[in-house]
Amino acid sequence: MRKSQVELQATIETPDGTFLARYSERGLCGLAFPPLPHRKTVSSALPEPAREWHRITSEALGRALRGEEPKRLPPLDLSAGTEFQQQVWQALRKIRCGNTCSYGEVAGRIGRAKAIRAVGGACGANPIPVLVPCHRVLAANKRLGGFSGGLDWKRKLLSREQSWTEEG
DNA sequence: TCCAATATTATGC
DNA sequence: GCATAATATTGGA
Repeated sequence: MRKSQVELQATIETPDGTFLARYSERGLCGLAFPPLPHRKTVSSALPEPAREWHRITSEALGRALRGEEPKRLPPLDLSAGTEFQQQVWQALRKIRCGNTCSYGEVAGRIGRAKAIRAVGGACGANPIPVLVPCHRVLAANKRLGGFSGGLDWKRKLLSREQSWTEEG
């Protein structure tokens, strides 16, 4: 697996806190949940291509946090992951808003029906949560599995999409 | 190359 | 519910 080199980073302010987006030459390559480190980069300091991506990312993130499908997405640079992981992430992007998927189903979609455990690992390695809807992946009995940025986020996001309730 | 870890799942108690 | 075995993939020694 190749090492991803981060070119730029900029913050995105949302009602839920300030996110940190990272951009490579190809596009958005990372997204971090709040809380953030003290230092932050201003979006106006970005070069032209990244600045455009950042604008799109901000809007897309804002919509995603509201439980709506982003109207437009910036180019995503997923080259940081292995081929298997990229397949998983592509499968995740196909999950519509308001829908959920089990780890086993995601595994089946990419032709690795038995790679359930590995799918979980790939989701955990997802560098762009929310925009790549890793939070819409649940365990077999529709229970919450885990989440990189904290299980609380997964619960909150699904709740806003009305895809999941505590009751089940 | 081998070993341990994992955001799972199925089974048995 | 909880413990255990089986499974695929990854990363480090």
